[in-house]
Amino acid sequence: MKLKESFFYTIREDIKDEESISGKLLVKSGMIKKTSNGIYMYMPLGFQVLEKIKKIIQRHMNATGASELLMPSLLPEDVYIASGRRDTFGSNMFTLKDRYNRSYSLGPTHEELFVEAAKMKIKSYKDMPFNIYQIGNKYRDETRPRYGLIRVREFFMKDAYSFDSDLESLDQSYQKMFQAYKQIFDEVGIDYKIVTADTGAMGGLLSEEFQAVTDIGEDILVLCESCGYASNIEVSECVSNHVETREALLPKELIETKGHGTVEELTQFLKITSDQVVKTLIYQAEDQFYACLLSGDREINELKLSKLLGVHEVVLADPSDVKRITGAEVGYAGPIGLDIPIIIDEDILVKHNYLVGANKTDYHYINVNLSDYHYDMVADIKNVKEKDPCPKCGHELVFKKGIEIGNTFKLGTKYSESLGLQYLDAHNELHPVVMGCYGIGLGRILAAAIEQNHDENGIIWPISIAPYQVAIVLISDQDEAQVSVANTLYNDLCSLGIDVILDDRSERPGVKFKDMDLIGIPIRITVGKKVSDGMVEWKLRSETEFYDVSIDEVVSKIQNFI
RNA sequence: CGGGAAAUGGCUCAAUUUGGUAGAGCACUUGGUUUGGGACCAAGGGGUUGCAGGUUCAAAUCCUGUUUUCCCGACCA
Repeated sequence: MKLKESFFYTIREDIKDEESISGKLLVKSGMIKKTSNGIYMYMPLGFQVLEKIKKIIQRHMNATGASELLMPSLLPEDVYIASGRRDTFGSNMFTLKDRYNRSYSLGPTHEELFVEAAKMKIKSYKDMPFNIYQIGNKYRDETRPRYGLIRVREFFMKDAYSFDSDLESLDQSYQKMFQAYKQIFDEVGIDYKIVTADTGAMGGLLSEEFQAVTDIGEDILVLCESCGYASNIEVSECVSNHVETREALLPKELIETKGHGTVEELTQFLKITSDQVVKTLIYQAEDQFYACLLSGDREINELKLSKLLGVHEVVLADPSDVKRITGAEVGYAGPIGLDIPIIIDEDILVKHNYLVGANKTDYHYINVNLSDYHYDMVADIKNVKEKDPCPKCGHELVFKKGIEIGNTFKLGTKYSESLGLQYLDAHNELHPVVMGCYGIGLGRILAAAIEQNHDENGIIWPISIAPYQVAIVLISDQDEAQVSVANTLYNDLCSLGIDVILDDRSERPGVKFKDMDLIGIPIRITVGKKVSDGMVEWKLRSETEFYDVSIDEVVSKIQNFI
């Protein structure tokens, strides 16, 4: 690309509309532009990066034998009703009516359609296994789009689906995808972790996430550096290491705690530690209310709770409901005398003499023990904390934040059963097909790569996904010798299939250097005064040093580097 | 959906408190001087201040409503 006659622009000022580093840099460097909340245009440079990522994914997917196809984005709403997912997605799904008042959705994911496609081929066990995939748009009406390309409402996703006759065969198909995913993320140059996760709206048997490690990640990764245990906090098992030291059980006592409803206020007011407090959270699951007891130094894990109760979601009860159920303002709920089901966290079993709400505004009980109240269930309903013991080996756990850039699922027969995808086995009996599905967010790779690779001057692209591998900076477009050397070099590199930018604009050198730094081109060749000595200058974006290279050698040096 | 902030030439912001002809820097156009890390001088063009009402002799400024964007939270493959 020659800049002088291209659609190329950068922005000098800071970007007001974006907070994340990747969002700011992507907009500043002219790669994307926001159209509306959570929806972006990909400008030529951003599109180029997207294409690079796409090609890497296609190459690795095709190498596994998967076949690429393309699905529509506009789908009749009926397909989601049939699979039972219309309700699962709820208002996260964009819906619209056509001129005959029929309902359509913009596809948030495509399991249903891929099942329909698979029906065209699958009749017998001999028709499997196979894997089909697409790279296309997904639409999700997120409650809160944010962080530039990381959480958006329209995005590019590679989604693949495997079809097998049994679980053993699924294991093999799954492993093939899993290995391909590792190769893809290694090649795009992202620092990532693989964690076990919840199967969520997909349903199924197993979910593993590929998480790019960055500070702005929305997921918490729970890692053990000793045994390699890695899981998303939403499903991380807690192994209690709570040791009770106050042995003698004391009789409970009502105390006044006026205006101190939160754990933090209570610990300051009474000069106690947060693990001496047991908090009582009132949750609503469908139409039933539950009281959940857990140590004051712990967070509840709503996913664990909803799985325990066998419901799709749980929500913290409304303050008015809390008041009706407990007879007290929020902050003073406790288990004593409460007549809704009570769920206690495992830790509570070994705790002695703790503080709970008295179900009376401005009062708590101290020295409460298990014998003081009834409970209905005991379960692990809390999040792990950093330094908790690893559930596998007992070593201290470490937390990191991650952006989910890929996810692999063993779906099992969930969709084939609800949508009637069956095959005949060797004994002429019908069985549901066993499926897997595998997603990669292309825009998130782009954003995560920037979050992990940038400096104060801009983006530092990994060379595998850089929009261009080489930038030739022509210092003076008035100097015939420089122009000639730059053009020759440009043509030579182009004919070798190398992606190269020639900055032939009539700008001052400083402007060109700043721009090439901002857009993050890995190799910079400066064509300036030294062409009269047969030299040009070599500099890598990731390093500060630069040095002269003879014009004759520069092409082979670039080839070797790439 | 709850809480907070904001919306003024293409971009970043000022003027709003205390109502009185809408301003700067960057960008752009023209001319000149420059030319290895976002140049300088001069002369220009470009805004019915998000939208809709209201108060007033007079509204960017005050009031009401509304839309959009950002942040925190809830939500979320």
